[in-house]
Amino acid sequence: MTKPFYITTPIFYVNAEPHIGHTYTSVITDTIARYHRLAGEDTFYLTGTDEHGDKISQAAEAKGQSTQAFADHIAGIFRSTWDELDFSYDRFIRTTEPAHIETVQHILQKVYDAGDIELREYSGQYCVGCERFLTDRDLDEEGRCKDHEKPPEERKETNYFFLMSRYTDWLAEHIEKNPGFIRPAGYAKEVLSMLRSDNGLEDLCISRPKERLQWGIPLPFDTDYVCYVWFDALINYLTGINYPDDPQFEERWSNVEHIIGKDILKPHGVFWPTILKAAGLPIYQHLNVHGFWNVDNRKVSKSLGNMISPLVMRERYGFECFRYFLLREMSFGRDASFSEEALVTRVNADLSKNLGNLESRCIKMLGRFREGIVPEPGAATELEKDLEALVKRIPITVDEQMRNMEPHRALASVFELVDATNKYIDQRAPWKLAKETDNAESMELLDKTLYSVCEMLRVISLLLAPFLPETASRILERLGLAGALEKAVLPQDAQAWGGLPVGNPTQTGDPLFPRLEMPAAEDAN
RNA sequence: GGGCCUGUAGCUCAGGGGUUAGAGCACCCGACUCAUAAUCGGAGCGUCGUAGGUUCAAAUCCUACCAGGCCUACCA
Repeated sequence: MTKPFYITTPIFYVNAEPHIGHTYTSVITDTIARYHRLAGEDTFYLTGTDEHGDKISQAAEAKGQSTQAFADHIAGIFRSTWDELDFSYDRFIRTTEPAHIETVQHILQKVYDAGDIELREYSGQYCVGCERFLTDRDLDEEGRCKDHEKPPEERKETNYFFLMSRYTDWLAEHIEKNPGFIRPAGYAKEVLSMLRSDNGLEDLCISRPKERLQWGIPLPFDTDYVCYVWFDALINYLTGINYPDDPQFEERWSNVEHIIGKDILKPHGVFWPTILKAAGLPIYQHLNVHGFWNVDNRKVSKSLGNMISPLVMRERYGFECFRYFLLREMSFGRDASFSEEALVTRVNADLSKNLGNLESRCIKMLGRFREGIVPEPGAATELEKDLEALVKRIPITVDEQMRNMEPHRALASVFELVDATNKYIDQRAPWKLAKETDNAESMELLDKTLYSVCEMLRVISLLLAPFLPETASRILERLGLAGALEKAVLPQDAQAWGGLPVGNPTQTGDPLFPRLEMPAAEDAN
């Protein structure tokens, strides 16, 4: 029985179409999932859409559609986009699914029975136009609603509250005792400061009266209310692996990794563990938090119109190029800048000039000098031993980096192999050896060299597969190793020097990464 | 107000108590010509935000300050 591995993206809110942020989250998750599959783990990758809440019903109304039709439409766009991009998710969950509604109600009932949910009356400043209670920040100097310029009315309402504050100390202690529980570490500190802020942790309002909101899941213990936001959204991670009935649920759940953007740190870092605790379930392994992409030095936002569509990027540059840029350019956890110029520069340098050209020169030389047949390597000399040592070491490093959620560093490690191979070729100068056809020693050295570079390509392809799956299989195919990825196990198969069979027929092909053109400078408007 | 993060080469950023501070891009010189005018070698480039402190030793730890960003407030 192989080790289970469960990884999730957040469910994406269906108020916008997929942009660079959603895409980055999914690219990271897909890459990590692919790595664990290649490591022989029983991997399950969950993604989906969050479809409840008044924003959705309002957006639907604005478009003159039924809420369900609107949600179906946007959810469909997400799903088809992810399919187009070949993300390897195992389930696409929607919060409007009956199975999910059932799970949410099950958990709500459980927490309610445990005494951690209670009905409270509170009063506040309610704006009829907004259909919600306002905070001080929503008010202007004269105490009026900023949007409607009308004074709010004092209104009382009863709602259900999750008694989250009970778990403050428990959670703080857990975070302190488990370094890496929330990572990178800066975000764990951030959560600790939320727990210890002056106000402390407040209880969480989890309902809305039905007269104010209908588009939601009814509370099982009081059908005059629907569940509001976080219980609904977070519990998808349980529904996704068929809580509670699936026989594999427990094992999967004990190996879950959540990937999120830093904007939803609080719900995932605070609400979610406390909900799980209250429901009597174990909490997640790791919360992995990534930063934001700044586009043209600005935050991505709908109003600026600077959202980057993954499908447009794919059409313009090829999706693996875009994907590579996202993975390589952002240090996981930190913010990064996106521009098409930077993408073109990075892709040309790393993928065209280094990797692509390496593949091209290796396979073409083999074709030219040895009719494309992988030759006998013979005994290793110092240079080959250096390569072998690198091949022993790098896959382990990559493995550690992937498990520490540092894909950008793992990718840099893989490229150490590419650089070493380019350098090795220059040291050996096989094109010179090839001319010395009557020198047996040179011929032997040429064989050794050609074997070694192709073997390096094999290793590089295996390690690259989670990042650039299509490129990896293309290279392997050209090495006469089609289908190798289905059998490969990382890191050991990448470490095993000599995995490329002697006598294997190879074939040349078009450049993997033709040089990209710089985008035409756009007008400043 | 409270909290967090960032400030390192012209640009984008790694690194994070210990030999002369790193990479890529850009620029310069050289080598090579198998390859996508790719590759390899070499050179230059920095008071590691500022001022103090701890230490045998600080870009790295501590304090204060300056600058930018973020969270605190449901955009990945």
